[in-house]
Amino acid sequence: MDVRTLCLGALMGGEATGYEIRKMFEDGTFSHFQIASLGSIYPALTKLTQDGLVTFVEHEQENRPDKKVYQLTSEGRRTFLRTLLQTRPAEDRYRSDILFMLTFAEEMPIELTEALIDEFAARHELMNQQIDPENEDKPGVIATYGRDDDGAPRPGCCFVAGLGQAMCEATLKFIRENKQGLLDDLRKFKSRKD
Amino acid sequence: MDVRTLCLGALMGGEATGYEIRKMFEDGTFSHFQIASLGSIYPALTKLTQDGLVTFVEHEQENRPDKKVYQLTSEGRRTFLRTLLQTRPAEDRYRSDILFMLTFAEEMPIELTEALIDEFAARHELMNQQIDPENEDKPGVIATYGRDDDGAPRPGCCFVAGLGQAMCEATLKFIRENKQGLLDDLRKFKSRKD
DNA sequence: CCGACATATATCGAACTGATATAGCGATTT
DNA sequence: AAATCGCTATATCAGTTCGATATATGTCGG
Repeated sequence: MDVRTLCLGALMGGEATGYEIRKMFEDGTFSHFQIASLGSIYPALTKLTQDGLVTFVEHEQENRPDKKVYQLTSEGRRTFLRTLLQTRPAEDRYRSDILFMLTFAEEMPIELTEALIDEFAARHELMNQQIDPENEDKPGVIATYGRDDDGAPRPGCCFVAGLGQAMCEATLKFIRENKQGLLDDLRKFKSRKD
Repeated sequence: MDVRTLCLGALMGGEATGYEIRKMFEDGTFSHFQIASLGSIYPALTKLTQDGLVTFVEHEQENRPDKKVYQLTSEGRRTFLRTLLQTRPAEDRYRSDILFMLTFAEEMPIELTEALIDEFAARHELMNQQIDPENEDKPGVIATYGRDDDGAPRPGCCFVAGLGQAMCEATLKFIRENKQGLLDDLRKFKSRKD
């Protein structure tokens, strides 16, 4: 699924600027299962405009760079829905430097191992809070999508958010239950080697 | 963490060909939390050879292309361990087309939603089996790393594998408990719109 | 007997990331 | 009071990586 399609999806929730779209992937609705950087979003929006799938209105702002507020055209909407029906989803891919590094726990000082695990836990704690669709401390605009006209979150988004939280909680639970055991094993492992 | 570093890590478990390294990321030890394709592995090995961090021996094979069996040099080993100590691990990133698509469940036929969820579950079921370090139906060479000389899996690998399994199981559990509810909600949602 | 799949290396275009540039405002730090 | 940092906002670009393709051949199932 390329960035162009991701942008169309982001705009399904209403109009947005390139900057706001990035926030949906950085902090917002899609943050825990898709990524897109500004360096790919802006060219994608330009291309989509050329292809007539989105349009934009330029809002001049005082003492600020102009805002380009993008919106789906009806053809853009149709194209996205067609893509949804026709695309075979690619494999999921999870990339974690921390887990890769922890694979080599035997080769590093125990303090580092513990720090890495704590960092991993902290990140998941944060993510768990960010996912929560009820958590409204984030500015309204960001979480626009996923909500109905009456403000109720939509079933699909709830399901995906719930799944994300279940994964976070399972991770945190596993760490609570196994961190100490790993550190003990590592100490044993190291003393055995001497 | 670039592919060069990943290759050094893969070779920490002993000698391997480029093809075997890819399998570690495709099917093997690292498959559920790191990815690297052949198109990046081969150039990385070439570069590492130039830099003196790995060496290779060419094994001629009858009726097969030559095998280049790579091995860490002592400097390669030192470099990798230094990287381990000095690197601030990058953010974890999880990328899932299926979850992205499910976000738009309201916009597609219920059968597709169900098919996507089932596909998601099936992939996690498979992954759960692949992770298991005790699962020995896969050829021995692949799972070389993560095992001690006496064949016992090492604590770091066990921890990471256990974490992966916990995540898989949480995912499967969530789907078991919430799939039907989502499909019901979607039906309600759709009938309300008429 | 043919197609599919596995072993094995190599290359290359297309896509994407991450950093940087520009520019002004507000908040916090020194 | 000055300096630094982070936020909004767009844009570009070098370097990295992916995914597809090429090459060559053996094995296995239908």
